Amino acid sequence: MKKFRTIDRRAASTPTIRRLPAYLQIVRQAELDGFVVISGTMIADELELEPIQVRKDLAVTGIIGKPRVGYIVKDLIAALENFLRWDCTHNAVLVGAGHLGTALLGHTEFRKNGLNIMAAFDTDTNKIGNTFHGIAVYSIDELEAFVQKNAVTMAILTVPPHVAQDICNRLINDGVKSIWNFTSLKLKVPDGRSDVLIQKEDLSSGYAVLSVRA
Amino acid sequence: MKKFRTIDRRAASTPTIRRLPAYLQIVRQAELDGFVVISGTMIADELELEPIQVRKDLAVTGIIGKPRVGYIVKDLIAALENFLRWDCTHNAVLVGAGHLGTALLGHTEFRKNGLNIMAAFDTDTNKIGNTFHGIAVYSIDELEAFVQKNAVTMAILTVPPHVAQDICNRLINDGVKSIWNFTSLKLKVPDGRSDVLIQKEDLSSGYAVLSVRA
DNA sequence: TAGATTGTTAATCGATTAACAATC
DNA sequence: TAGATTGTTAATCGATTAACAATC
Repeated sequence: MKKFRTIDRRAASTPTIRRLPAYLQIVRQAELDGFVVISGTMIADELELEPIQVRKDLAVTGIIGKPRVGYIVKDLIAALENFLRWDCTHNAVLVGAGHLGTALLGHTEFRKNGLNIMAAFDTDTNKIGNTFHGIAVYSIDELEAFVQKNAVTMAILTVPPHVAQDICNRLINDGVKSIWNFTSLKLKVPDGRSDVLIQKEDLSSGYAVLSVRA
Repeated sequence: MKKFRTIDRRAASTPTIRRLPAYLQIVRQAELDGFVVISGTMIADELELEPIQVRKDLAVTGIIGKPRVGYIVKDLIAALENFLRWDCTHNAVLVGAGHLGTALLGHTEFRKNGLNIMAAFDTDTNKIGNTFHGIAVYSIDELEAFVQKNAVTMAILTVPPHVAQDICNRLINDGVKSIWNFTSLKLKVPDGRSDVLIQKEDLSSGYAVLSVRA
């Protein structure tokens, strides 16, 4: 009996990808609660989505459900984690140990999902040498050497906007392949580097929705 | 000469609303740089968007541009701020002064956009009585009284997920109209309270996109 | 069995993009 | 003037939703 279809990550739309973590969280909780199977309808109820949307989304992970029953919880968790590539370790650095940066260092949930923040970097001598939530802060001068030595593929950027593009370029030069950009600046990828992905995280857009629609 | 059209906030799509803060940021910077006019094409270049998308988006704010020239910077800032309701004060409380909560308290940009975080609330006696970035932390027992007394309309939720729904219900009861939900739990609005808006902010969805597409 | 659920195929909806006249 | 830009109307694209047969 087949449990999984082959998956094609490029076939998944961005809205679908963005919903998957919420599904995973619910299914993990269901496992803790002792559920062996879970239906798309249940997940949809929990998230106030349409069941058909949940089924369509889950299909991209390659999971095969059982009509009348739903999905086997263990298999669904595995399918989601595998699709998201959250079942392997992503070596990352965080640059900019300010308010937001240190908050992210303390966000233990990321680690459960394969995000291994190995070190933080800053220019502030008061911060350098300290550890925040078990993660050491180094001088930004050591960034290049660290990234190259430790096969770092991901970087979290929480620096002031005026230095963001420079840091970004350096990270790309050193081999970083994906950058999670929390600065307010839209970063440009150097020409011809289509192997690099930058994801912008923008808190003010959520506030805008709240403010306009309220 | 007409400068503004009438605006209809319900006519604006959510993707459009989410892009407006980025436009505002660029136009504000243009003002600092001494520009008197700015074209949609310039804004599009900066954000790597299509000019037609920028023009369509800006149209919802009621701004009227000049063919061949662009938009008058001062007017465009006013139109964006007005449309976003960022030109008036939104009295808010923050509940849950943990890592993320205190980082948000330190995010001074929000204040420039009308978000007035008047106080923070927590259960941790080590935090109660302290101030973070000028904002006092009170016992969560004082939440109700504070919200009612100070005409608080907005709440930022950075509490652990297992208490989130309870706090949410209490806030709604006390008159809060919009809730910015940073917890991992999807909050339910009590039946019949369609006057309340909850905006979920989900960091893991950005990480998912980065991880899948990289 | 009856009924709930999956997964596929088709229809709908809405956002983005294109085309182009009007403008300065 | 020539050319860049706006704003409107139409076309396209892609995501969501609906319909329904297959399944247990």
